[in-house]
Amino acid sequence: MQQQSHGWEVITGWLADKELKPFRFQEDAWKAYQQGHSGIVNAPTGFGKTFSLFLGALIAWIDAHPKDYQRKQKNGLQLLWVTPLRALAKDLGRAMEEVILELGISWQVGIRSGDTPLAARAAQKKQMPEVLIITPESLHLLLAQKEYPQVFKHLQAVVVDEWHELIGSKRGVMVELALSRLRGLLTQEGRPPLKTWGISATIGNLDEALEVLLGPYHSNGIIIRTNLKKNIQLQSVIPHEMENYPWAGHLGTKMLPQALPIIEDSQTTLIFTNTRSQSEIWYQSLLREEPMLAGALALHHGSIDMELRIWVEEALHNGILKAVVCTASLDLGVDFRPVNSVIQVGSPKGVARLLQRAGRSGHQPGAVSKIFFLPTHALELVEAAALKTAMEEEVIESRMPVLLAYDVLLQYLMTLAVSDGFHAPQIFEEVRQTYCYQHLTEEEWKWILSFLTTGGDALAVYDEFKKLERQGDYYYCKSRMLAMRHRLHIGTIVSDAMLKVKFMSGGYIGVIEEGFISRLQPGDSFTLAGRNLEFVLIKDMTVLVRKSNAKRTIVPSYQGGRIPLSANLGRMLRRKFNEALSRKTKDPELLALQPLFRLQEELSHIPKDDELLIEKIDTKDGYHLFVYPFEGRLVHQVMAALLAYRLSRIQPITFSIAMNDYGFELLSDQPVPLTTENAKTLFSADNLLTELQTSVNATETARRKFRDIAVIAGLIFQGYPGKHKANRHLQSSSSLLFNVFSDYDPQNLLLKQAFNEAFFYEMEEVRLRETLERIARSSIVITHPQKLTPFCFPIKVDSLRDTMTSEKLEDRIRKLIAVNS
DNA sequence: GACCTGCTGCGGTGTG
Repeated sequence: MQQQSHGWEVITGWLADKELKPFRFQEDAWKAYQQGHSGIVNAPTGFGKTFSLFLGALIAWIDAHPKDYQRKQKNGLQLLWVTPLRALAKDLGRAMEEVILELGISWQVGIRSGDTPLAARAAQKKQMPEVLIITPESLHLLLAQKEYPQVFKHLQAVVVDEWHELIGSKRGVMVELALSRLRGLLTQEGRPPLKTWGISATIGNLDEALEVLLGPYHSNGIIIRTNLKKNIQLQSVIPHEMENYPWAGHLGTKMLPQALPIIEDSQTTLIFTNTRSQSEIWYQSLLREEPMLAGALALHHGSIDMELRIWVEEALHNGILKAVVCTASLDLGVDFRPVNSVIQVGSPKGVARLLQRAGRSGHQPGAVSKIFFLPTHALELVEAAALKTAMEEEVIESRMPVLLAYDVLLQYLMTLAVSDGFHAPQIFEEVRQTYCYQHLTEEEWKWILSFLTTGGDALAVYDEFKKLERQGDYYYCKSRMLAMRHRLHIGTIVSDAMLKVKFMSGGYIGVIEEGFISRLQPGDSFTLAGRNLEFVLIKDMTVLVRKSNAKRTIVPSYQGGRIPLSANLGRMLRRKFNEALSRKTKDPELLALQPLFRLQEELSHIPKDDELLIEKIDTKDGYHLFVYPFEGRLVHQVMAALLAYRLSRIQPITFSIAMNDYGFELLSDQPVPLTTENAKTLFSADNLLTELQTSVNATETARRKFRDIAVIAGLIFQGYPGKHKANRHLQSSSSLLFNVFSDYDPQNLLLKQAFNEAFFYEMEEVRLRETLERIARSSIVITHPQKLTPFCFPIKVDSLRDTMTSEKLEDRIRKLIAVNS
């Protein structure tokens, strides 16, 4: 047995006094920290991952200062605690302060983020606390300060909280870059290596998450997991009248009466919905159905004013609310102890998201997390059965790290340039130590430096794009105006322009999209934050409203992201259909769906997981072709376009396209030339990339992606805070840049990135290829139902339509030939 | 005949 250290004794003694018995994995984490390792701690929520690492830091501190660890003195910044949410910082800070106070350790905790008061930030400038809780953005703001290395002179460790949340995004890249600089600083100054720890929920690629955190060349990284399992129960709420349950739809308000008993039986319930408008509708409908809930029911989503949201969070904490209807805005965060049940309305689209939400209830070790699943249409019950099995088998999604994000790199270099300037060879080395930029070539690096100094081939004539000056290997930003503008723009979250909504009498309610309000006339009523509001006028980019007594109001919809069904869930879903008609199935969801399955089998077929079902149906609308890969709407959208293109090469034919997460439809006014003989060829993965480029309008998708890239890279100034430029301006200037680069600087890396992102994120190219390969191994079943089937109905209902005509295609092909010859 | 779509997250005009 290894001799325990002094710090170890102090901490275990303190815990024993409080009658707290640490988990084995917590002790493992302390030990690993103390021994100078870096790594990731992985355990279910509510098991004290955070606590264990913080205690590890304290043990290390006591060990280093055994005699005077309690002496009041200023020690400088020792520990950086990175969190993705400002809201987490406050709670965490409070908890840490408590421990420090009780142990009498000479440490102070500070918070650094946009919502810390100016005075606190000014004080930090003079004297940093020993522990600083910070967001990735604020960390980069620290790097943008003059003489920033001073700040980190005593830094020993960085802990990244909720690393699974950051890893798949450009915010994660910001963390990678900041870590590379901090490691570089410590090495330059000959100090012991930086300890880096991540705290993560379970994801499919935890090993990769470790590599991203520590860089691909790390050697001392370890993953500390617990074998303790969280007990999670998923219970589907089966519609009382299955026969009348809709085949399509997404709101699920039909199930509302069956949600009420759950709410009544629990102390506090969180009701998760998929969209903001859906949460508004549920809130209103619940109050209508059960007026007794007035005052005990609240609403929480991303477009509701921060102050109102904070009020709801506090009220939840204090246990005065019976239920809260919310979106993903309450996925993470504050430890809502009083929550004892969770209702998920509609598909969560992925296993990880379901686990995350279930974990909001029973948030202590040993407690059971219970989540009720409320289907919004019949087939969603199959998803519920699939989710249950996926949870049992722990099939959890991976979060793919972002690679070669040139925009974030440009921003980072500008950050370093406006502080002390940077030594290019040194920074190049550091940057290449990160996972994101490990394959950055010297050529690309040169392009990036020259882009920052000259504006590149296309923008060389405009002075405002000559941002940096070069002296030997050093690069600086001398312009104070550019430096100030840059500090205002640090970060990778690019939001759409939203208008604030405010009562005439004062008081903010939330935000709303420009496009929505432009369709309203003064006097019209709409709903926001659960209130009925009458639109009065727009003044200074603010929508002024008064209370409305109107019976009918419009619920605004927002142009949000569209999360596709995850690959894991899709796979599980296909598997579930194997059991659909089997007498052996025990899943209550599948049993309830028997009548629907029988109808589907009678009219058409239920595909097994090694089959691809295609339905050909003729109606007065035309000739329909329905295909069911169950791979999420993004893959379906591209597959539909690809198939339409390939069919149109057999004979000129025009299609309209519709899709959902289960499948897609091609509709034409002439018979579709797809047969048992040519089906496999039509779904082949051969020539995928070339045919994708002709069938899908990749340029348009890339153009949309380019907008965010241009903002992050600092090419578009979004205006000063408070005086937001209208979205139109943003859109047009980014579109202009896109054109200019396409015409005069086709080698532009940002342009290349836009296309990469379009293929990777908007078309899920990798998943598409895998799907086509799977289809090649499957048998294709073509049926000819006499009328619409339960499977195709939801797609038919989907209003989103793309049209593509072979005429247009011919034009494109002609152009292509002209360019080539 | 069956249908009201589309999440979250951060930063903040300044050094004598």
